[in-house]
Amino acid sequence: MKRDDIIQLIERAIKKAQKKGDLPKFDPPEVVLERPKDEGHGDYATPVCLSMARLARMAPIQIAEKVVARMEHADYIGSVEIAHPGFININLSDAWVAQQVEDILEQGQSFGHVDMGQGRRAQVEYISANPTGPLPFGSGRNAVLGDTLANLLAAAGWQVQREYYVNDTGNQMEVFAASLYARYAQALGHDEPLPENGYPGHYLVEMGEAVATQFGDRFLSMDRDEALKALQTEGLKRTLVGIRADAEALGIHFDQWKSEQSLYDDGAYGAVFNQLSADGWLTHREGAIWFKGDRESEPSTDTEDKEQERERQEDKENVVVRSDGRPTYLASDMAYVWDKLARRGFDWAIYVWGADHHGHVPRVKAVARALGLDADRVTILLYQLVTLKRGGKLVRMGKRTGEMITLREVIEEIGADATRFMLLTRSADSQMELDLTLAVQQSSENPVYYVQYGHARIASIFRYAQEQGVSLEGGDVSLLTHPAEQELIRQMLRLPEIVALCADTLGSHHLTQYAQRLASAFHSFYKECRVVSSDPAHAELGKARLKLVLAAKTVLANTLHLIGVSAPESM
RNA sequence: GCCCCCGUAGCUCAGGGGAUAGAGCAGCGGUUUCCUAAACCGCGUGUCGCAGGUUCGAAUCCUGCCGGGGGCACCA
Repeated sequence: MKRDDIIQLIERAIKKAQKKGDLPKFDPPEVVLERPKDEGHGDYATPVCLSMARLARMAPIQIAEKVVARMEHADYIGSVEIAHPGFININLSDAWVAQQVEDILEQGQSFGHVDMGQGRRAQVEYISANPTGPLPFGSGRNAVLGDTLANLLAAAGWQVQREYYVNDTGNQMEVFAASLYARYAQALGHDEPLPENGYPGHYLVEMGEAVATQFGDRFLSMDRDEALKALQTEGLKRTLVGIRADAEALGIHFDQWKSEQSLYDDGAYGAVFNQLSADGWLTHREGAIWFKGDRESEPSTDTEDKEQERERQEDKENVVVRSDGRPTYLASDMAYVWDKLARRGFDWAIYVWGADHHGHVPRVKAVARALGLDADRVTILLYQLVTLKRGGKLVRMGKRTGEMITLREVIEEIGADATRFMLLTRSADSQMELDLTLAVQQSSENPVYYVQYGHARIASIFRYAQEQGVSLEGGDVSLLTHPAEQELIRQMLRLPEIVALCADTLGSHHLTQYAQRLASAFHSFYKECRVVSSDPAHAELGKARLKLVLAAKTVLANTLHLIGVSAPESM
């Protein structure tokens, strides 16, 4: 990325100016290089001279003059300007920019990739909704954030594993089995009531019927506990088939479906329990076993930052094993975090959780620390919940209420591409409101189509070019000097920076913002610059422009693929 | 009571401590003798919730308050 080169260029200039005595000696601050909001301020700008003013005891403008005077010449720099009150504004050279078209074409699908991960292994675990029914719409945000983040980290040089954590044990599974039992018995004509707190959803009625059709009254004739166990297994199998299909409807494919129960079966839980017990992190009280997250004997370290300290202090004791001997979800989480970091050795474990689980974040980190693992290797990405409305009226969500909007319903109403894009345009920190009525109405005006349309238009240009017998062979990209051409290339060149920004902040929404800006630059170009023309005088420029739009098509496609939506050849 | 997120244009929301706070939608007006009008071009004074503080510089960081949402189980 040229961005990094420019930062180094400025850093060297500052050091050189100090060495030569233009500037006094002091530890130079970090060079922040930003993309100015105002295009008139260049492609890049740095306020570094402003922050050096006090250290140097000089006016920022004068510092900037000294620094700029010591900057080495580079072919990619067009102009360097000093602006009040002391900014250094840097423009890329038009010739260099034009030349990048060849570079983008050469990089093809890998254009936009950066090497931040350096091959380290990251796991993104997302959705992980309880396997008790179809994915609710609320899981859609989780799905899209997690999947896009996985795409982004892969593009940022991480080796990424995508995982769905299957909560196939615990309370909710028992309720699920009991609910299925009731629906199954009902399907066979028995008067079996749905248990209290049972799942009222219609999908279980259907599942009960399907099970009855396949197995007859087999489960009614066996011992009830045995039947519940068998129905839990059977129901889980069916639910997972549905969830897998729901995820695939959004283009999501997991590398692994990790069973919670397996953590108990394969000894992970036992090992973790023994270690924590031996190290004094567990205590017995009131017949239960508790995890002490705030053990006094653990001194705060100098390296512990405020946030960590607060996390540690706030974390109270939590039950790991109930007085009846059954483990809680925390027991599973302990085994799971160990499984991720220690046993499977991921360098970075990312969990995607709804904000309603934010209280558990300190817990998981505390467990990691108690196990002697670096809690910084755990990142929990929280997203605020989506409020669903229909015609301005609030739609209550949740599996226990009758009215539950499924992710599948929304996808069928507004399409997978629009669903993904829409859920991705807002920052995860922002709670969003979605009116289904409005979303259906507006789906045809969804910005995703604006971006896809750009891709389709380019495909169309190539179809026409072929018809006219025009090719890009021998095109000379140095002819690309028109402002609209330059602007388009400059936008294309930003993709690696956007990927880096997203990977750095885990904020995938920058990607959709960028996609729209990129498409906008293309559409403007398209309006102003003819690509394929019958005018013979236009032939050379036409070849160059064909190269340009092919590069633009590549960048649009790469961006769309990161977002996880299709890049259509026609619309 | 404690904890987390949000409060920016009519609506939905961007805004990585910097220069005149932006986009989409909605609204008004204009653009098509050859590559898709799902497009392009033009039109925007908003107490950046309020009050302090830090800083050369705050929508952005800190503190308090107000408002909205969520969480504080031997549920997950």
